[in-house]
Amino acid sequence: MAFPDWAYKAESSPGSRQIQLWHFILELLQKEEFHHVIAWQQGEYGEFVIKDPDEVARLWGRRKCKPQMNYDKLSRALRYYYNKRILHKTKGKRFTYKFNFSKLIVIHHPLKAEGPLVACHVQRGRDVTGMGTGRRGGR
DNA sequence: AACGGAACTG
DNA sequence: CAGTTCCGTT
Repeated sequence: MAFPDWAYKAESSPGSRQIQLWHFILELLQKEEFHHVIAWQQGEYGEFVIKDPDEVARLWGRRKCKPQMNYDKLSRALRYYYNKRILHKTKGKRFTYKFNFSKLIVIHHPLKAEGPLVACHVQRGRDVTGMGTGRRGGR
């Protein structure tokens, strides 16, 4: 599955902010060595399956120095993404979620979308990724 | 398993 | 602000 490069840039900025869960997920998805743990679902674009929930949680807990992490907690964090419109659940399919790429791409290319005024869509108070527009209010 | 409120953390 | 922890409910 081909994926926009910006999506994998989590670690490429060393002294930057803390790793975001959706970013971490993308990171695992990108690497072959984790394909038995989490992988893209063939067919639906952006849909992925967590084949080993405990392992994904363990890895996430490791990254965040949160040894008590488990799938129950991790999935709660994923559920918060529903409202932020980063992810949604694929109902019926176990451990299966789907990314909202259209949304993510709009946030990363606010002006490329259509015209000069479209940027307002992103800036109306809710930056779903926290990386798109960065600091506001400075002026 | 999946959901979502609520309190809490850095 | 982006989760983490806990937990009652479906």
